[in-house]
Amino acid sequence: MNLKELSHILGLSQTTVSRALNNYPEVSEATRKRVKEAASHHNYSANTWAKGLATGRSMAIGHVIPISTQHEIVNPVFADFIAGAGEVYARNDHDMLLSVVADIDEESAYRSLAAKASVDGVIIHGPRANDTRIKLLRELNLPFVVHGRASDEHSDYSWVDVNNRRSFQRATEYLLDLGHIRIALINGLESMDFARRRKDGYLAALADRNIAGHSELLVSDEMTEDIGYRSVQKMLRLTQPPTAFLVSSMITAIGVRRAIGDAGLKMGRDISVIIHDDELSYLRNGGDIPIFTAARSSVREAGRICAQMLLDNIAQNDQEPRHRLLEAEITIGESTGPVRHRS
Amino acid sequence: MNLKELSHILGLSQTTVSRALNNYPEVSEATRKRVKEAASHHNYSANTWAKGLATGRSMAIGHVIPISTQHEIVNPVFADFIAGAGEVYARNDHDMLLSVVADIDEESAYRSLAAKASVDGVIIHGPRANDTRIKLLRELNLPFVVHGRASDEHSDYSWVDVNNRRSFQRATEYLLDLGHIRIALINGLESMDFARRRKDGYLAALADRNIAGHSELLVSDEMTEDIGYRSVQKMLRLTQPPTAFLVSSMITAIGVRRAIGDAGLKMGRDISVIIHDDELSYLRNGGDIPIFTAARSSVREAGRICAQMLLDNIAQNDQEPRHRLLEAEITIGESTGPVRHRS
DNA sequence: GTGAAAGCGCTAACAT
DNA sequence: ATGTTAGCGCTTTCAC
Repeated sequence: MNLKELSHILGLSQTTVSRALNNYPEVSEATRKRVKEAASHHNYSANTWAKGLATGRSMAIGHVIPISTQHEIVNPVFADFIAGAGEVYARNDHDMLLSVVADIDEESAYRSLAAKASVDGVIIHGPRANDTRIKLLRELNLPFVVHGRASDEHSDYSWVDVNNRRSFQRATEYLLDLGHIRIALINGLESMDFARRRKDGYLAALADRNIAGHSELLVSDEMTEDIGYRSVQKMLRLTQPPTAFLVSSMITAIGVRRAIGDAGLKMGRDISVIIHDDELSYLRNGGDIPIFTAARSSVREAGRICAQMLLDNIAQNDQEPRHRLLEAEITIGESTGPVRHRS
Repeated sequence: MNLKELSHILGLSQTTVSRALNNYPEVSEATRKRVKEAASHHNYSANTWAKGLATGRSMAIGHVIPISTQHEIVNPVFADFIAGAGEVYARNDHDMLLSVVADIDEESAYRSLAAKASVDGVIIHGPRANDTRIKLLRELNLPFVVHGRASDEHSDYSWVDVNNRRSFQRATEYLLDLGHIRIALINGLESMDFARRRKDGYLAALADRNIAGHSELLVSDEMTEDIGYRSVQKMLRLTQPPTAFLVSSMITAIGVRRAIGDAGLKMGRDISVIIHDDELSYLRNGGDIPIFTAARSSVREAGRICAQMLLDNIAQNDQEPRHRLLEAEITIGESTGPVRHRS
């Protein structure tokens, strides 16, 4: 079914039918109703390609997912983020175009997206310090919104980010309130913007209570199970071991739990642990998870907001940068509470 | 830069330039070379919409991701699968169109994809028994490949699946070889096809050694941390507790580990655990993970194969169903080995 | 309020 | 081996 056929059935011109379906004001309500009913009855939708060609707009947003050539992993954040963004696109009749590229080819992926005019805008994931993609997209005149921030605070592009600093500050304060003094932070690599901010929050909370940060209680490394395991093992052997752990990643946390268990300690009784579960928010689903406290910020919601911001930018055709800093949602697990400072 | 401009620069007709770029045989090699160089120099790519309209082919594949209206979760399998499929599309100049829809609207999503002619084919995720989508897509005449199988064995559509049965049979055999007799299976809901197959494999391995399956050692439930925790706790209180666990999901496994730790037992010393990590294959990245054995089957590879199969189906324009059963890759962790049957 | 016709950028059938 | 032309299905002027 195409426009020609449909308009023929209705005894109207293609123009009128098109106008009726696209909510042009000049068509009479009676006609519009009749047209819309016929369209849905015959399961008509405008051909994407013809429409894109005629309007010059693609009604599609691109997401470029770089796959590291070294790690064979996909950042699990993407799945949730994409889900949120997808919801918004669906509501606004937009399509989502996903390009999976080796991280080396990322730039050419954007160039090609622009040249083929296949998307109206893109979302940038995982910004790096001095990100070249930002300059490129400006050159290509392709609207974009960044999920996360590149390190420089005062940059003039649109972004959506989670307040990592405050989230870790609050988590640390919570542990301090329980009486803990020796609190360890198992963090990600500080080349990642969010890890730096998390550390800042942690240190700020300690500083507020005049507690010095101890370098032996601070790990900044890849977020793997193995690192989590070794780090905790090493720390528990200190003459003054930590009584609480703040863990930046769910994955690392698996190792942390294992090391604690192997040491014969029990979380929530002998030791406090707070895990930031940003990366694996789907875990929430598992009924009550009594043993830990999670500072979670809903990646999915970030996806929604990012997508909406981009659509707004495109619709209003302004390049006015917008920013949105999301406060992390904090959930305290049952048995983190009772733990007391042990020394 | 469009075709008109480019051909003007080159002093050639649009036709010739188009033919040169699309590798038509009749154009001379000298011309082709000149054209391709000019194209890449001016960063020309054919406009997707015009091309799609003219050819009637979209060069795009759709993935419909249903988001459960009850659980606020995204199946983590998708991320890896999508990554694999995306690689194949990139190699073959195809785009990937992602539609995130509430699971109720799934059918209309397919209808709309077909009506708008926006994709050449689709991948179906997570097939259910008597899946209505299959019938629908045939009606719509939209090529598709299914990731997984609906329960009926002899169905006449293309699919790619992992040999879940054999994978769990082998894992069980491995534990039996270690001397274990009381082996527990923490499985997913048996309404899911893969869970049923996994159970079959487990029971087959036991039957081969004339060991009766004990219902108290078999859990079929949602794959959450909480269920893992409770199930193991309950089983360890049995008069004849299991000496080994076979766990169907990484998420459940988190609870399993916790329960084992809480009971004062140590994995790899007091008890054997094999975890199927299909869902979270990115965990592999964490250096050596010494404590458990993983039967993993590389979802990413499944994505590649699925995508390739679909592209082949489309290219050859045959609806001949193809099938591919992937053998799961089995990795034995260091310290699973030493464990012996304890009773 | 409705219709006729041009044109978006490309490919493909039909020349030559 | 290259060029001419029609047309893919839609939107959008312009005319009524």
